[in-house]
Amino acid sequence: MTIKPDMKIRLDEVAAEAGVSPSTVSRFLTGSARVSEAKRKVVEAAIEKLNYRPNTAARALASGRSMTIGVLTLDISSSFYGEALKGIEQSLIGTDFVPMIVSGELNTKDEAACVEVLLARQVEGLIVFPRQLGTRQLQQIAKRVPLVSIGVKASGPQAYSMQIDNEAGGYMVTRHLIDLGHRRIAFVGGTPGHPEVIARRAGYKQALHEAGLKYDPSLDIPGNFHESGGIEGTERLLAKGTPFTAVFASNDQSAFGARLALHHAGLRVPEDISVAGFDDLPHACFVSPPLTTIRQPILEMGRRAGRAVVAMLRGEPVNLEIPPLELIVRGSTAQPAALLRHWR
Amino acid sequence: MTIKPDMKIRLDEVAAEAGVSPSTVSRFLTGSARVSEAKRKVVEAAIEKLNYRPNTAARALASGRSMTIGVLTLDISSSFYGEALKGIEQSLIGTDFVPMIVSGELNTKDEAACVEVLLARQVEGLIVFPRQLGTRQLQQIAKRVPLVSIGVKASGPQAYSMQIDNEAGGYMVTRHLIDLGHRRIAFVGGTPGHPEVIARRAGYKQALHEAGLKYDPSLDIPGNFHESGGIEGTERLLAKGTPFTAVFASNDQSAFGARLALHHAGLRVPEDISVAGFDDLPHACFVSPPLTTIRQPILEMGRRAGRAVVAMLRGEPVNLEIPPLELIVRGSTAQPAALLRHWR
DNA sequence: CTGTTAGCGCGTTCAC
DNA sequence: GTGAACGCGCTAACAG
Repeated sequence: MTIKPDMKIRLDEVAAEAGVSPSTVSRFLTGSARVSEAKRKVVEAAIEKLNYRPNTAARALASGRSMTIGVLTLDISSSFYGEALKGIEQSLIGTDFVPMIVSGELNTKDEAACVEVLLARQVEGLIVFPRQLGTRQLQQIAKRVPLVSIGVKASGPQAYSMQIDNEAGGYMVTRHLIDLGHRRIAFVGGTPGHPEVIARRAGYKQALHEAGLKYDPSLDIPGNFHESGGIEGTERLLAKGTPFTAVFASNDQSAFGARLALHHAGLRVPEDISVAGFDDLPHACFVSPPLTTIRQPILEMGRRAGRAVVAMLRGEPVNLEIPPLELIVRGSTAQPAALLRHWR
Repeated sequence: MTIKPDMKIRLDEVAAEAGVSPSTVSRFLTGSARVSEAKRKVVEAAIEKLNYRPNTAARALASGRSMTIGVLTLDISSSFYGEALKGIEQSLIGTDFVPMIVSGELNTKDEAACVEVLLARQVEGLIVFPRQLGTRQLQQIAKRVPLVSIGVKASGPQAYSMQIDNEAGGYMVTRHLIDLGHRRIAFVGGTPGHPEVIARRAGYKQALHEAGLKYDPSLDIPGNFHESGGIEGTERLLAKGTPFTAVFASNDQSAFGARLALHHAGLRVPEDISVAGFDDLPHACFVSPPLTTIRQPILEMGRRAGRAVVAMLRGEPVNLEIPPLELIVRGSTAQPAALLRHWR
């Protein structure tokens, strides 16, 4: 008999080959009931011989379980989300779940529509990095399927969220700069009004306040969480002529932009100006000089989010601890040695 | 009557609500046959009212079509693959296809297993970025489902591949450095034996040869396609004391590493040493100084790969042109002004 | 422990 | 143009 390894083999063909009933094969596959050693061997052999692979769609339909977990991100190309996705994938190894990732690219209109795409595909759980979706909508979604939100708050019987302590992070960075001797520290914000920016700024202000330094609005400039915002903001800052010796950018991308603007202005980092970011993107340690920043353990967060969803699905207890933020001091920050040299 | 928008509604419930048969609703949904204007309206209203979403699994089982395209990458967290994935997603907008992304994280063992995961999920097409998979295996897979391979060659009735001209890219970079006046150009390789490295090196040699410069093996050092390789390689190069005024790194990540090692050695880029890369990662233009590199239009490649798979699935003609490589000259390369200053 | 019987929700014949 | 009947490949509930 010729074996056609590339043909789609059905479960009942395996059963026929093994001389058992389809249910036995199914039971073997799902482990839903004990199968005698003898039959097990025959079935295994038949599966091997025919190179059988279960049809996931049929399985999902019959069992009501898709074994897939939906993941919603805004931008799959950012290494920030990439790390998170990696963590999620890692957390799913060994489980039978597979992630189904949908990013804003698929449906620019709105995240709710993306969620619907995922839900239509019968995802059993959801991990979301919301931008538009608010707490209320998340709770609503969580009524249909277990959900973990990263960033925006959500809670309920089937809803959890992970939020880092942005304020503490902002405080840590600013405190670090103050400890180095900086007194004029600029803050390059992210998207104005963004809750994370607000929190990070609050930490910045808090550290200034504690050190007896007063908050100077002229050193607080908006950005957009991208390099371009860091560049423009820093250029504007330099143009104003307001003296400063350090820049705390609200995220790493902004910090890279700030660093580039300083470079173009002929200012050295960290000799002339110190620069610090927030996130610790994978390449933050490889730029020159390596960036001082707050490590947001995004890989680990992805892992925990994945584990949490699986736990909910299994009815196991969920404990979604937030991994702590950490200040990573690298070469981009130093004492303000050439104090205000540029501004004289 | 109370509407429960969050309950799973079935097609036949919609039919009942609309007072038509399930088939009519189905026909409306799939567009497989004409439906009278009157019924269409009623059905639309019922769908709207009940907030009905078709069950993708059931649909896949009945029609034999999953409307999903499998994507296999090695490392979802790299911004290089991220861009490609973004392109793929973009290309699928407006089609009813959704990508299902699986990366090496899911199954470190081997790519073939990942492909099986995808195939078991009934993906209708496949886009792969192979690392282990060879041409022969790809052709084999392509017998089961239309396939586009990015990097490794594959061809056949259902198999296409996109390969950039690595040699031309290597030539362009080297030529650029030579034109600037460089004579001692180091080559920091990627993973030894990797076909892309070999091709890029060939271009490098070709350019040297054309310029009447002889290839110096002591300037050709291995790397690993990561920043670490660039760092170590460059450090070793500096330790050897062999003079050079420029570094051509086989990819951007290696270039960043090289740049960092130079930074640590107190060498300035580009004043002392020029650095060029290959890939044009999204952040290559935001490092300081911005990196001269070869733009690999990875986003566009992702788009074309996606379009090609869809075209195959629709029986439309596929034309998978390779977008051209482009030399992007930025601030990391310059004339060797301070010629060999360091080496005196 | 095993085989038999029913569906899962939908698309798709086939008649009307 | 429309409805009724059947089946996609598998799991689950039922007997034995």
